[in-house]
Order: sequence, then structure tokens, then C-alpha cells
Amino acid sequence: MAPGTARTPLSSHRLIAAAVDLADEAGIDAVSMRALAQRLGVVPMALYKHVASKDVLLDGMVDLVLAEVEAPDPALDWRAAVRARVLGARRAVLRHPWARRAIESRTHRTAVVLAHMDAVARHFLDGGFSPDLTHHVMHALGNRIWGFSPELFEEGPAGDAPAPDPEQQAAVARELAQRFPGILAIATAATGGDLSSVGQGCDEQFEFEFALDLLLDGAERLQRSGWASTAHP
Amino acid sequence: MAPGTARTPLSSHRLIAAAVDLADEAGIDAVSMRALAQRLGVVPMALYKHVASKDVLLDGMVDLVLAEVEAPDPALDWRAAVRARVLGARRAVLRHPWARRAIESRTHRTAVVLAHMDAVARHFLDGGFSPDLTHHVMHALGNRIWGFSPELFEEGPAGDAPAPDPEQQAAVARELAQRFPGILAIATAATGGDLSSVGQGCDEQFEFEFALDLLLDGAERLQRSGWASTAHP
DNA sequence: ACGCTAGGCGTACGCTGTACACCTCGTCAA
DNA sequence: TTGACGAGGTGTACAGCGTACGCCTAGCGT
Repeated sequence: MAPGTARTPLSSHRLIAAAVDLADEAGIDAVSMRALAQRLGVVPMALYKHVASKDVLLDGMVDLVLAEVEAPDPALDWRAAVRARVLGARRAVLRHPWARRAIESRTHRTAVVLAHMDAVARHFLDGGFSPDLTHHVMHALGNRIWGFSPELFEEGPAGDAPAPDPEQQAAVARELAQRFPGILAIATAATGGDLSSVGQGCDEQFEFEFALDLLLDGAERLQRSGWASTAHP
Repeated sequence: MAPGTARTPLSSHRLIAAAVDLADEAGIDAVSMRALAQRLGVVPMALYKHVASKDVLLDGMVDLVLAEVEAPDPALDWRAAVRARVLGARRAVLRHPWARRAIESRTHRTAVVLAHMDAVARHFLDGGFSPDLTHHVMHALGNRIWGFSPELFEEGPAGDAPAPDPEQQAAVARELAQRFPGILAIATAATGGDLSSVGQGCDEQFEFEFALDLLLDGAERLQRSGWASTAHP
């Protein structure tokens, strides 16, 4: 840097924000201490004056994403509130596609993470759920409280040739039909019977809300029936 | 190696089995190509004559774990069959604690992986579920078909000092009560009101079966009511 | 005026996956 | 019997990673 041009000083916050930008642009794998330092016009080791390790950097990135989720209207009943908060988290996570993997990889629970979990738990408690039932229901929701579902059919970068060869594709379909008829059936169901677009994936948003509602339905039913854990202390 | 002592030749299978052993003993992070090669008395690059990359090695490891799950009695009805198969997968995964992370990290679906998914799907289809409903229910189950739940409260290596200081612990509890009352409530519910063992985690097996049954209940209800996706093509 | 310290710099270490060239066997055809 | 060939083990090397450690300098408080 040329002398005389004072550089905006680094800070933990600026650093984390830059990391989020970098991840948004180039994916989470592109976020290395070296790459991040270069983007900030600084030597790699300079970063360590502001974050203790890459792990806490990632913690900070997750916090920043979670800070984007807006709180639901307090007038909503428990079910609408949970739904709103979770779908809000989903919107935030979808804005940062790397966030899913980042959240899953975190081992420490930061205050921001705890705050989100706490908020969800309180929706249930305020709605009349027992702490016990709330606990189990939170477990049942699992990662879904962050707005994403455990990815079952996730595709890779999806950058392959889309339809390399109809002949070959037919062969794949035949093989699939013979060896995995169940998968074929549900895959074609997803595409309305169109065999040619089987690998296309499905409406993730629909699947997410379907599963979320299924779980909330079940929770509601248990709560109404005065569920209490029996086999469990 | 001393001359004259013929070494059992490497093979893709032997290699994968050794990797599984290594992961069982030392964790998945200890499975590096170098460490694996050393364990086999061979130079790292020798492994690449039998596996194309570390990724396909991991695929193979997952396949080997999945090969351990036993098929359920064909006489069972759909619900018992799904339950049995999933809990069978769970037993296999629990025998290899690294398998959870390994499965989540896989991006390719091997034949063995597809076979498991296919088997689960067929339980539903054979039970009278429409392909459509089966599809959504499979999504709702998500990673749970592998026998583990999306980890919400997972603890780290749990090797820290168990109770460093009662005074300090009380401070933590006070802080928790103020900032995250919801979490405190459900955490104490899990331990029967025992504040001192809050960080201890809970009965994972119970939580897993609770969530599984919640989902299967919901699925059953939808199937009985002749559910068909409406808003969805 | 002086020393302290926050913060940026440079070097270096040990680790990772793996590309590439080589070398050495066992097998099989001529 | 010989000669080619391919499977499989070896060695070296590269680029990248996180980060420990020491130095150096500008700004600030006393």
C-alpha cells in the first residue's frame, strides 16, 4: 500500500462481513484465510489479530446470517409464530447458500445461535406446551429450525451437460426401473410423470413447508391430547 | 518389508475396510491417505491404484457401513417395516460414530445408498401410499432414514472438565436463565429439573424414535385421508 | 520525551490430496 | 526361451491449507 493512503483499519466485524461477501460470491470453500486476507489487502496473519481462528470466523459468519432473520409479529399464535420465524430463517439461509453447510459444521453454539433456538422454544412454551414436550418437538424439528431440511436428494454443482444423450439416458432409466423401482416411482411423481426430467430435483420450498407442517400438526395433536412422556423420566 | 515375506496384495476392498477400521479407532479426521497407507505398510500413492480419489474412498466406507443394516422381516406392515429398517440403519451408524458426518458429506449417491432409499420408498408404496405422498414423506424423513437426526444440541468431544467450578456454573445458569429462559426450560425438562446436569445431553435414542413416530403418525394420517397434493402439480 | 501496545508483516512448519515419472515384477504369446 | 506388456508399488514434487512465532512501526498516554 502506498504511503500516505491510510487504510480503513481492520476489525473483527469488517473481517467477518468480507468473509460473508466472499462466500456469497465464490462459495464457502473459497473462504480461506489467505484469500480473505488478499481481498482485504492484508497479509494472512494479520487476520489473527481480530479473530482467534478460522472456526470463530465461521461462527461469526453464521451469526451474521442469523442476524438477518426478522422476528415474527408477537400477536401471532404459537404455530404461526414458529412457522414465520422458521421461514424467515429459511429466507436468510437461502440468500447465502453456503450457510447450510456452515451451520451444520459448527460445533459451538454462539449467543446468536442460542437466541434463535430460545426464541423458537418460547413460541411453544408460550403456546402452552410443556417444557418436556417442547424439548422433544424441538429435537424433532432438528435442523429445520434453521430453515433448511436435511438434504436427501441434493445434487452437486449441477454443472454437467444437461442431457448428454437420449439413448444413454433411456438406458439409465431402464436400469433405474429394474434396480430401484421405488426411487423411480417417487421421482416420476415429483415431475408429473415426465421421465426425462427425473434428475431435475423438486420443489424444495414445497417439501420444506410440507415437512414443517407435518411436524407442527403432530406437535399440536400431542399438545392438545395432554401428552406427557411416559417411558421417559 | 523384508524380502521373501510376500505381502497380501492391496485391493479396493481391503483398503476401504482398513479405512473403516482406522476411522472406528481414531475418528474420521484421522483417515488421511498418508495415515491409511502407513497402516497398510505402503506408500501413499499406492492407494491411488485402487481408489480414484479420497472421495470415492469415503463413498466406499459409507457403503460398507450401510451393508451392515439388515433387511426387515417382509411380513411386517409398512409402518413396522420402515421403523425396523430405519432403526437397523441407526444401529449400524451408531457402531461407526463417524458415519453420520461421512454420510452428510457425500455428494454422490452410490448404488448401495440408492438401494437403501429405494427400500424405504417401497415400504411406503407397498403399504398403499401414492408415489406422490411417498415422495413428500421421504423428504420429511430426510436424513432420518439413515438412522440419525439432524443434530441440534450436539456436544463436542465432551472432554472438558465436567464441573470446573460450582460457583462459575451457577453464574452460567443465571446468565442462561436471563438471556435464554426457553432453552433453560427445555434443558431442565430433559434432566428432570436437575440444573447441574444441563449440559449433559439427553436420551438420543428416545428423541430419535419420538421424532420418527411423529412423522410416521403424520404420514399414516395423510395416507388414510387420501391426501393428494393440491397446490402442487 | 519515553515506553507501551495494538496491529500489520514475514517466515516457517506440518499437514493435506494428488499429478507424474519410474521401476519391477508376473504373465502370456511367439 | 524370450520379449513385450500391464498391474501395482515407489519417489519426488507441487499447491494449498491453518497457524505459531518473532519483528517492526505508528500512535498514544503519562
